Parts: sequence; structure tokens; C-alpha cells
Amino acid sequence: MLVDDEADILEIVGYNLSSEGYQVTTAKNGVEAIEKAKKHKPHLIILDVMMPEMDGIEACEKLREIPDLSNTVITFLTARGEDYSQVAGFDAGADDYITKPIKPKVLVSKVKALLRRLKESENPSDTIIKIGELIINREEYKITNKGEEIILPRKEFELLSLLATKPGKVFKREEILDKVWGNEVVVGGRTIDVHIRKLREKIGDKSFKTVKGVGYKFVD
Amino acid sequence: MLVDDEADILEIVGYNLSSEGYQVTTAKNGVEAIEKAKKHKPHLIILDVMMPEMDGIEACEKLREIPDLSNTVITFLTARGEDYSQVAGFDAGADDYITKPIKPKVLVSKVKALLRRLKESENPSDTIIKIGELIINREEYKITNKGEEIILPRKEFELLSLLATKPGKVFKREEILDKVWGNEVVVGGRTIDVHIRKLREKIGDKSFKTVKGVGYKFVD
DNA sequence: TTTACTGATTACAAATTGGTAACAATTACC
DNA sequence: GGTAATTGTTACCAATTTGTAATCAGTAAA
Repeated sequence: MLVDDEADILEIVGYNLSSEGYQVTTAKNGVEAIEKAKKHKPHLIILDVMMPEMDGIEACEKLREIPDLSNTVITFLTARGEDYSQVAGFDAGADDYITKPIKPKVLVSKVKALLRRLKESENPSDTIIKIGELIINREEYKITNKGEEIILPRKEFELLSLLATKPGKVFKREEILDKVWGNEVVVGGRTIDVHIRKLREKIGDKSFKTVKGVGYKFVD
Repeated sequence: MLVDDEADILEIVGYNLSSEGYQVTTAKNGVEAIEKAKKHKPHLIILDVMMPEMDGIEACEKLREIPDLSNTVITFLTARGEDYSQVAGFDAGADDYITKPIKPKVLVSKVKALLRRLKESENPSDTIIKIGELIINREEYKITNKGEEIILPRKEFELLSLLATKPGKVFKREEILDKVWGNEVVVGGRTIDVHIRKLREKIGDKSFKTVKGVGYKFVD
């Protein structure tokens, strides 16, 4: 959604974005913008700072209060050099700004980048494993169990990660050594057991099942 | 890449651009242009509107459908006065047009301008990162923390920038070295730690979390 | 030239982790 | 029930990893 009081800008920018395949809505002022935003729930709002009646900053603040738009990216259009408006803009909840004069190529690639960013934040990739009340975030090396955050040392984290990739599957000791320690490292016979014990202490005894003569498995 | 059915034009324009240091490919018609464009992925395509078989407009539309060429600038060559072709050209996805007769000086400066624009748009809006009260402006190498402006040395700035691109994500030491120092540079084992320490001093201790055996992460 | 700063290194301190040994407990199997 | 094999547990220690301060070379600014 484009918001600007100048019809020229709406047309030029709108044309460029449409021809990239984006669906474009326009609004001529802040009031209209809020109205239309509620209806259309745009993914991205490009907002001119300088507008009559309600300026961009104020419009932005109002837009940010609309719950449906919490995932909407808002970016300002601002004349080059007005840095004060940048700061004020960020305070108002903007995510980025674009400087005038507008270069179509720059604009389009900026819009692409912003929407890509939005998309990325929507699906939290496969780095996250979720089993019952246990959430393993590989990217952040963080574990949440029943809403409580737990920080595990590396080996314990990796051991848990491994077992959790396939709940119910029995991992042979050999396999665990391979994947967690690396098959060139030689460790004593009780090492795995000790680490399992630590995990049992921290995550819960019932989650780890021993299969005698074979290995361990993680159960929900 | 130049596309025109007249060999004279290819030669003259090609000569002028080559002598400015550009790498020039040529094609005699639309079909050849598409073929060669797929192979060479040119940064800029100059396309004559009037060509036998497939005209410039049609060629442009086909070129725009090639994913690899989404960042390619396409400009038309058109006889002065044919405005209709300008409109049609923009609809077909062109970025600019050049009128015949061609004045070499004008042409070269236009090409320069177009390629400069491309370059600017290639590294788009990662320019500003905002996390809580911290605003990082990569374009201006400026950081604002709680409204206060902070100036960081280059390495510290880049380290912070990197970590801030994905708050919460743990960046492995290896990855940090790669992205901030460049993977050909070899630095001592304590270098990253020392820089982290300086950032902790300037930005706040709590913002940087150590993950032993792995790396560091930035947290809000 | 002087000064100030950046960026890296070093050496040592501090903290944490990972592993082991010794022994206890449990299980499987005869 | 007895025995051997396997796993659980604990305390302890060594190795690894990180934090920190001091220092130094290189470079840009004054």
C-alpha cells in the first residue's frame, strides 16, 4: 500500500511495483490509509512523511496500533537529509525508510528485500524441533521445556538434539558416538551414560529410555 | 549486450563502450539475444525496437521472464519521435530508452548512469537494522543506542552488525571470522573475544551472550 | 613529529566442560 | 537364585574454552 498526497508519486511507484507482480493499493492521506489498511491488510506500507492533515509519523503510530497489522512492514518515504524524521520514524514503529528522489530500481529491490525479510520471519525454518512440551532451537542453542528455558553445554545439547530428531528411535551407542563425538574420538565406556544422566536430571527422567545392550531412545 | 539488426550500429556502439572498458556482447536479433543473455547474464541490454522477426518489445518481454536476468537493466534504442514505443517499452519491462541518432558521448554517459544505478540497487536495504532501542545504520556507519549516538571502530561495527542481523542466532566463531575478518585472514584465538569485550563495554554487557564451545549471540 | 586510536597479540586468570574411575545398581539369562 | 554383563551414580580432575588486562605495531589525525 502506497500512501502519498502526490498523485504522481502514487502513479510512478505503483506502476513499478505492479509491473513486478505486486498487488498495489494506494491512499492519498493518513486517514484513508488507516481505513484501507484495516480492510486490505497489506504486507507492506510505504508512507510519505510529509502529508497534509495527518503526517506519516502520526499515521504510522495509528497503524501500529491495529492488531491485524502487527506483521506488516512499514517504511517511510523521506527527502534525503531529513535525518530527524528517520529517528522519529523508528520511534513511531517504522521498519525502514526510502529516500527521495525515488529510483525505481532501488525501490523495487528494497521492497523485494523487505518482503523477503517478512517471509523469513514467518516460517522459523527447520532448525527448530518441537516434541510435546520440549522445544529445541538449534540456531539459538536454546532449549525450552514446559515454558522454562534451559541452557545445555554443547555435548549435552548435541546428544539431546540427536535423540530428539527421531523420538522413539533407539540410537545405538556406536551411532551416538559417531554423531556426537565423531568416530575418530575414543572415549571411555561410561561417557555416554554420564551425559544421559545429566540430561535426565535437567529434562526429566522419563524422557530417556535405556535399551540394554543397544543404546538409548527419546520418548515423548 | 547490444541487440540490433544493423551491423553498423553494433560496431559503432560496441566500439564506444569497449573503449570505456565495458565487456560487450552483440546479437543480431531477438532470438539470438535471448540465447546469449541466458549464457552471459549481461548487466545491461540495449535493445533496438525495430528488428525483423522478433521486435524489441517482444524480445524484452521474453527477456524479463528469465529469472537470472531479474537484475538486468534493459534499455531500448528508438528513433526520435516514436513515443508510442516508449510506453510500450516500459510496459514490456524496460528501464530506460535511448533515442537515435546515437551520440556516442550521450550513450556512454547514459550507460554509466544505468550501471551505477544497478550497483546501488544490488546491495539493498540491509542498510538499517533496528533491534529494540538499538539502531544500526550501515550506510552511514552510525549507531544509535537509546537515542544516543555511538561511534564504533570498523571491526567492532562489523561484528555488531553481523550479530544484529539475526538477534538470538548463535554465530559460530568460524562464521564470525569468515564474515568479519574474511576467511583468508588468520587471527589469534582471542581476537574475537577481545572485540566482544569492547562491544559489551560500549553497548551493554547483557546484549551479548556467550555460548561456550560454539560462539556468540546478540539478544534484545 | 607527536598524538591518538585501531586492531591484534600475549599471557594469565577464571570458568566451564567433558571425561574417568570406582563402585553401586540393575538386568538378562541360565 | 546366582552370575555375568550392562548400566547408573558420584566425585573428582584435567582439558578446553573464555575473560581480561597489558602491550605492541601500524596508521591516521593533529
